[in-house]
Amino acid sequence: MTSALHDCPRLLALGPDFFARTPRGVARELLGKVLVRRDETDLLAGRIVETEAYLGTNDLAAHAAAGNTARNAVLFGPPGHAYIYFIYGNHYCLNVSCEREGQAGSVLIRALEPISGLEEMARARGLSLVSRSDSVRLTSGPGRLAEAFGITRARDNGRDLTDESSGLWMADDGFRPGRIRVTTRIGITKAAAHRLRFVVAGNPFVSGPKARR
DNA sequence: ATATCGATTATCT
DNA sequence: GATAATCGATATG
Repeated sequence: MTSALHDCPRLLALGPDFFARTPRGVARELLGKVLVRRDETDLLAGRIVETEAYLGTNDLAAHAAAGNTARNAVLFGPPGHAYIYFIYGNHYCLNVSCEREGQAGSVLIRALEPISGLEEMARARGLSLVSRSDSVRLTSGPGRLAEAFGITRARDNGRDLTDESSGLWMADDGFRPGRIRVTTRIGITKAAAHRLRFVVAGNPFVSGPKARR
């Protein structure tokens, strides 16, 4: 008697302390961790291979730069909560809050390597997995991974990611990434010079041009 | 492989 | 009224 679940270590949620530090540190340390979504029908899991740090009110590229508003209030709340924003009239993106209550900061999850629930992710993305390489399109990019995991603002904004009972959390399964590459952030115009993007070097699920992987 | 462009809407100026 | 932490399609080398 065997199942995929039996073969997996228990995916314990990273606790609030993990997120209670600078976005730069959280972004770096999240590489290799696992994003998990569990609901009544599905267990989805993907390894984090690309992140970006967004700082506080003086980071012009960060949504926190607008001050505490209805849209971004989660950024100013306690660490380890989901900040979901809607962008270009089309896509949702997942961030996790960092630091502490009153100090804004977050990490954007930019790409995952899918581990479990690939068929369900493909269905959510409107794709079919005919060849092995098709899996790259499931979760390679912030909008793509949100769609694959069914993440929306209405459903998930403010969700406590440090509580497994929330159904969406991050876990350490013992895996340690290899070489890490640091680059400038992608897709922004303001404060573009800072090197706050972290990727697992050479991982095929990292988004963006080849030179940035 | 890289570049350009259109889609589509919540949010802020 | 302009903009945006993107994606997928199309064009071109």
